[in-house]
Amino acid sequence: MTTAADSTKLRLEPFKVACSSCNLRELCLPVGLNRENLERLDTLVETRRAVPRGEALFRAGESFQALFAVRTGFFKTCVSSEDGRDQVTGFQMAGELLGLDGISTDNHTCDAVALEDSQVCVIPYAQLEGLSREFSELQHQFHKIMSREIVRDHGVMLLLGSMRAEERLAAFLLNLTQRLQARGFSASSLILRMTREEIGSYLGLKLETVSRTFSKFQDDGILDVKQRQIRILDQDKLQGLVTGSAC
Amino acid sequence: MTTAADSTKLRLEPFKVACSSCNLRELCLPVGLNRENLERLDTLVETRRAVPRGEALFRAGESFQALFAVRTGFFKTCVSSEDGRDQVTGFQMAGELLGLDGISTDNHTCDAVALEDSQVCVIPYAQLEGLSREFSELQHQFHKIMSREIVRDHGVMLLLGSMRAEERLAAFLLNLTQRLQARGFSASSLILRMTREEIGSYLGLKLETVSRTFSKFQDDGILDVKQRQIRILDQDKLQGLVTGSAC
DNA sequence: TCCGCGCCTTGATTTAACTCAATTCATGCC
DNA sequence: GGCATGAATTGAGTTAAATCAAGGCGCGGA
Repeated sequence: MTTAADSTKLRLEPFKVACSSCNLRELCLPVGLNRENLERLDTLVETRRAVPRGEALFRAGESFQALFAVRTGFFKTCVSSEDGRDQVTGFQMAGELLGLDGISTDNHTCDAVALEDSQVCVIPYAQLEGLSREFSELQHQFHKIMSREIVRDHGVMLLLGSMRAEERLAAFLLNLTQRLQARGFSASSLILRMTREEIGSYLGLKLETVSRTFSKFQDDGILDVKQRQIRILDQDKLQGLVTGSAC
Repeated sequence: MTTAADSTKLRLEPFKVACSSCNLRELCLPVGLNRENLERLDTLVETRRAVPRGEALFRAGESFQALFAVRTGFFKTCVSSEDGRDQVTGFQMAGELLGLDGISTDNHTCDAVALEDSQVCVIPYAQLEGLSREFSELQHQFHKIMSREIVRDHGVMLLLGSMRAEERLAAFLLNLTQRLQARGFSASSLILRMTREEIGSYLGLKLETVSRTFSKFQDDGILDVKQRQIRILDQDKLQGLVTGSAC
């Protein structure tokens, strides 16, 4: 159990942070920047923050000061309604940005919780706006990232609004493996960082339905499921479930 | 029936367009700009385009060149999956921006279709980026608009992922009336611009369910429903359905 | 005025997912 | 090593919404 003070305190790392030497620069904010501009970005991103598993990077209602880029680890974001309903709105892995929702009102509107011990780079937002007025490549990349988030959200709406349980889980797994593959991991084997309940919340399903659907995929020879360790045995069938070609 | 050529052709209006004298400037991109900056924005937004009811302002796959601000009328945006499933992702009214999804890949990723005869202001995107490097108020306002779209999308995910049919329709109606009220319309009386099927697509329900839920609200004395003419008789009960206080 | 066509409503029935409940499994801690 | 504890699985029964089907309403055009 950790205290609230723990979770809000900045944890500064002693070593120098540098986008220019970061192996995530092709996936993260620096995409498209040349060497000179990369070094200017280095002046912006000065600190890292460690977030232990289970703790919040930020919570809805807190004042928005900075964006965060996932350096290592894994996060979920979730919104809550007035009456306490919870909805996981996304899972974020290395190179992905957290906190974009906070720009609209200068307050965070969702919680970002680490699902494993994680590190994030802190991107002070006011400075990011300043620097992106100075060079258009950074400005453009930042706009692309925001727009991509909007497109991603529309995809989730499509999933929640019109897909059945099997299709939702298949789409979820394919999306995860694609993103993991872009980061150099296997396309067919993964370890889930989240519980069945968190998957269910994201997909608009109950945890039992998620579990049953995993079992069904196993029976059908599509997956090998051992708790959170997943191996994809039949990528085509999984893809077929999403695109509807396997009716 | 209109041809594809009709729907892609730009319709330029002869009269001068000016944000600085637009009565929507407190709801639209110009929020927060002083007179001088407003006039600089006028140089950007030079043309309007008329979109007749039923026609598309843009379609998924078309190249992205400009954002559009709804001047008059009403739009829906919808995404489609590979296998032809359709999902309405939003409804846009005066002062709201269309096309933000196009920034991510330089191609539109959804269709924007007018639900009544409409007019939009054309905001060439490259020029918007240029101008927002020149003054931070415009930059900041634009970022806020994108962020607000992300927050809105998260709200829709919550709705689709965890609410029941009655709650969804109640939330939808309250959202619509709030936005109409901000534009000077009645908070309790509205005319729906979309079909039951489009509402259903947006809310993740079938049109029959939408219709039945309208009828139930009528029976419960919450609404007066005459086809697309809706009168809200009991705002509190409607609100209670969303916040869960009326279980 | 009447007809035709979308759009909407309503009823009967089915079903996918939820709920409730009972085990089982994995993990970390005494 | 054994025993809590949280997570996951599985089964049985229920239900909200989908599906299938039949009419009704309202508006525009002949």
